Order: sequence, then structure tokens, then C-alpha cells
Amino acid sequence: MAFRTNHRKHATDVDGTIATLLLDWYDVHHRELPWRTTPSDLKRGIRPDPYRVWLSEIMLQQTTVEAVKPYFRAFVDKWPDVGALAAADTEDVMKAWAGLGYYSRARNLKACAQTVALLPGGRFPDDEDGLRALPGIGPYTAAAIASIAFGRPAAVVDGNVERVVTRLFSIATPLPQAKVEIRAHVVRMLAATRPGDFAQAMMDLGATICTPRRPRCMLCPLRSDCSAVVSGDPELYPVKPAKAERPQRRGAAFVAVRSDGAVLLRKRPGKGLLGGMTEVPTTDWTSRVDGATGADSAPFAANWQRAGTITHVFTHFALDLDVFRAETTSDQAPDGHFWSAAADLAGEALPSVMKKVIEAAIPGATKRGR
DNA sequence: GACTCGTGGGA
DNA sequence: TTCCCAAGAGT
Repeated sequence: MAFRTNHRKHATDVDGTIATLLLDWYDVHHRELPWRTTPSDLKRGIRPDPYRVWLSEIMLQQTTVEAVKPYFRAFVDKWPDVGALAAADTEDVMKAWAGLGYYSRARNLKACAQTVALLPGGRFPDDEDGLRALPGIGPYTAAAIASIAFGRPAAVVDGNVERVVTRLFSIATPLPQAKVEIRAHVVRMLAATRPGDFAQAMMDLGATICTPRRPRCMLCPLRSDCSAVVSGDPELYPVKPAKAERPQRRGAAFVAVRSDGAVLLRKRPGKGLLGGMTEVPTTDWTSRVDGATGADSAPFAANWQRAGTITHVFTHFALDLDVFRAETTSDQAPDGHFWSAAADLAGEALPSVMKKVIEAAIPGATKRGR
């Protein structure tokens, strides 16, 4: 292929060489993913479905490919197109999203589907600006959909691209300030012929070769052009600010079990932490380790028994919840609460932390049914 | 620009 | 164990 005469060439030629090397690598080593159209399919004129591209991109925000796969399959099975999702019950969408995290994505997903369904032809906008205006679609996702689904030469910059580019050019500027510089490099390297494949190739390279730790530089198609390989340690890049330490909170959670196995639940507020999701009654989650987390802070009087303590780590704090369980014959649900039948529990919109709580009180309860 | 917002897996 | 972090967006 290309001779290594980079030092004799202009920057644009080098950038073009990088794109070619990357795409040649991608043709052979690309990952096969449920939402992806392969390079050979693209060459046969098979275009990706914008709905599936969009859905996968939303799910993949700050979420691993392996975590997304089963959710993606479940969603396209239930709601095969944007019209179906637009018509779906929001509660059903939250239930299907439960466990995937960052639940505002699910609400924005539904809102976005409804907006798109009202557009001419019920189709997604086919450019960055149009996409960027939709709920849940930011700079990255707009560029990703524009390039992958519509072949637009958009600069797709995600965490993978940031890592690859900062290493490629030894960019020591810490993130997020380095983003401007990174983006400029991507714009220059962008292969106008295959924008979508270029974007996905960069991400595949970052995910499989140019990894955060112990990158496999010997297998990298760009190693000859990589500044970090030549001049130092690729793991030094990208430079990120130190993380704030994670505070500890604690509280108590109350699992009330009816004689038929139903469990008392309630709905969290629409916004904020675990917004719109379902939970068992709990105390406030206080920063006081000596806070009152006993049975006396239960939502109603009952024969509360300790059922252990669960721990859960959120992005910006860690949580210990003392779990209490009580059997009750009362069929009454306190204001704002409802009974969920034993067979329905597994399908409720329960975030992982709440499944942990219920499992501590009733082993297997969230795994039955459905 | 600095926070908030989940979860599970890997080193 | 502890830390890092994964195809970021909204405020």
C-alpha cells in the first residue's frame, strides 16, 4: 500500500493515509454487531435502518456493547420501527429499559420517537443539525447517526476517538479542553468516501486495539503513524482531570409482602436520580452514617424484620441500604403505592439497586415470571 | 465549565 | 479491594 514517506508529505496527505489504513483494517477486522450494516453490505447498496442506528446509539451512551445487545434485541422485537415506539406506553418503555441505567435516556427516547413520528414521512432528519435538535441527541449522537445512517461526512468524536486521536498526535492537553483539537484532527482525517465506516472503524480500533490500558499497538494499523508509539507511552493519553471522591450515603428500604406474594411498590419522581422508575418504600438516603435507619422509619407499622444490607455504587455516590421485610395481610396500599403481583415483579420498571433490595428480602422474587 | 445521572465488567 | 470506565446528554 502506501509508502511511509509521511515526513515528506503535507499534513493532509498523512491524514488521508491514516483514513485509508484504518478503512482497510476495518474491512477485515470490523466487529459484527446486531445494529450494524457490514462494509460489504454497504457496497451492495444496503443502507442501515436509521431507527436501529439511533436506538443503538442512545443505548450505547456510556454503556458497554455487551450490556446493550440484549436490550437492543428486546426493543426492536417489541417496537420494530419508530412509529411503534412512538405509540408505545411510556411505562412499558421504562420497564424494557430497567437495568440499563441512565434512565433519562429512556424518557428522551420515547419523546424523540414521538417527535420523529410527526415529521414528514415519520422519518428521522438526515443531517446533523436536524438530529441535534431532538431530545437525547447531543453532538456525538447527531454526528454518529448522520454519518452511519445517512453517509454524511460528520466528525464523530466519542471516548474511543478521543483516545485514538490523543495518542496518534500525542495531545497532552487534558480533556475536555482537548476536544476542539481532537475534533479538528478528525475533520482532516475524515474519509469523505465512507464517513460511516470511518467513524465505526475509529470506534472499533479504540475498543479492540487502542484500549485504555495495555493497548495492542503491535496489531494496530496506525502504529507507524502514531506519535505516542514512537515517542513514549500511549497509556499516558488521553490526559484526564482527577476524579472527585465518592461520598457514602445510607438509608433503609422496606419490602412489604402480601400473603399472596405481592410486593408493595411506588413510583419515583419523573426527574432526577432513577427518575420515573419503580421502587420499594425507603427512607431518605442521607449522608449521615449514624442516621435513623431502623424499622421505626417505615412507611407504616408492621412486623419489620431485618433482611440484611445491600450496597450499590452509583456514579457519584455509594449507597448502603438496610433492608427490612414484613408480611402483611392488609390489602391496603398507602397513598401513592401499589401492590405488584409476584408474577409481575420481574417485569416492573425496577432499577438494579431495587432488584438487589427485593432479592435480599425475597430471594428469586425478581427473576420469576415474564 | 461543573454537576448530575447507572450499571456491570475487567485489571 | 479498588479503581476505571463504556458509542454522552441535560442543565
